[in-house]
Amino acid sequence: MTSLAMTIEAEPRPDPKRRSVRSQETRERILQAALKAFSESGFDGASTRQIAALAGESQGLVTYHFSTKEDLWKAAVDSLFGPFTEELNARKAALAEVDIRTRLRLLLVFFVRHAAKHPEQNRLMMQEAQSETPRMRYIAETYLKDQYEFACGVLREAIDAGLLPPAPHIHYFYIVVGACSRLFTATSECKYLTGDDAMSPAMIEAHAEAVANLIIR
Amino acid sequence: MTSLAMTIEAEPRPDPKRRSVRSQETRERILQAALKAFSESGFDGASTRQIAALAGESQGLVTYHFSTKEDLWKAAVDSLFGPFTEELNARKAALAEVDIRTRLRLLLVFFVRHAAKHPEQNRLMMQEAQSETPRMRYIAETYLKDQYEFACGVLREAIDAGLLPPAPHIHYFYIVVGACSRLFTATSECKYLTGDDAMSPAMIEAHAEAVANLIIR
DNA sequence: GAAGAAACTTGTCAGTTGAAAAAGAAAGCT
DNA sequence: AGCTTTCTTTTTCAACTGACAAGTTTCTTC
Repeated sequence: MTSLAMTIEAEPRPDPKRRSVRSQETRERILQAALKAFSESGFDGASTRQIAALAGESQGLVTYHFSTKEDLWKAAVDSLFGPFTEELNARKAALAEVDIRTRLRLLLVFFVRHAAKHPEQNRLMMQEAQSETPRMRYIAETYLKDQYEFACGVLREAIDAGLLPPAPHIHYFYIVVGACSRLFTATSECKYLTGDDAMSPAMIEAHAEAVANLIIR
Repeated sequence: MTSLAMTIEAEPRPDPKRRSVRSQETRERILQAALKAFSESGFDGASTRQIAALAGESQGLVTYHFSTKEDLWKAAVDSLFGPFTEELNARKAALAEVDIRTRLRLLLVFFVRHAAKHPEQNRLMMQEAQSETPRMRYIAETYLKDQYEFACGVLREAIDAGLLPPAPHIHYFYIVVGACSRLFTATSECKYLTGDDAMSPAMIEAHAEAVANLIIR
């Protein structure tokens, strides 16, 4: 029954405008800590105590705000994917009239910048994407399906215009996702390998350029 | 003192040829189970009991063959990266005289096929690459540094020959790694999204084609 | 074929896990 | 002012964690 939506907050968080203020801030702090912990250690690897400590709060408070660990995970995912979906929709609208060549380029730059700004999003997805967990299904159903369909539309246009060699969309989808994000999900490795800080603005822009120039010739 | 090599097996596994046979098989079974568990759940998320159960053995046997969890992790990584390094060196030698265009193409196809055959390798790396753990340092120092230098050589040639638009090698490295492997580290997600089996031979070859045709125009 | 070493099982240990319950502190409302 | 609701800390619990220490079985070797 609660398999899909789960948006109905059961008992805690009674009236979103009563009290709030300070409570809302600690809730946000816990959410950020959860995002960091889940993306780094995975769902099983992260502990609610570790998350609470990271947020400077007690473990009991975590189960007060988000009843179960799974609910906390969902709230964290929503806080990340929600704004992204909105931003992407805004981009879509803004670029609707632009020719496919520059539209594709701008979208690629947008994806690279986003992957750098929110590396937790890709890490979170990778943690779940490999096995058939209910969490993977939640992300795919709630957020990914729309994004994939949008990507397919753009890809079809690009291929028709001769910008890309013909190939099934699914391959381009994962090629682009991997090419845009991998650097920023391996920042420590990159630092150790080359000494470069993958998160520096210069590096982010250079990566966006490299990806766009490689894909669009 | 043991920070780097750790190849000296301390007390168990006394004489590699005494007894062996059956023991070697169970050891291998535990190693395979560890690979699966570590790559899926990360180092903290995977438990030695879970690994033992997956291998059909008792938890005590795991600590008998590999004294600590960390030693087990290292043995699992070595069993995966060791053969890969050998295979890569063989490829290097075989392709030394080939022109850069076909050499780059064959290497890309090789990487895609390998990423599909051993998805645990990329998953394992992703689990550690994001934070400064001793495990990340072990992989980077023991295996990745050489591979990165080799890649840089090939990339330099390709850029000089006008095959790729000029850009710092580090970007191409992570673009290629991400493009070749992402699909195979997200097989469940792919299945759920499109219904396709990413691990089918046809899909693997199609992905290799798509990657090669996109990068080499 | 007996002795001994290697492989394997079982039981136990302190420490950690997620969840819940109890009790206290802080704020809103009338 | 008092009273209620929300927020927070502390305590508790069974289940699980990695490591170790006993055991028992299985094989090798003389």
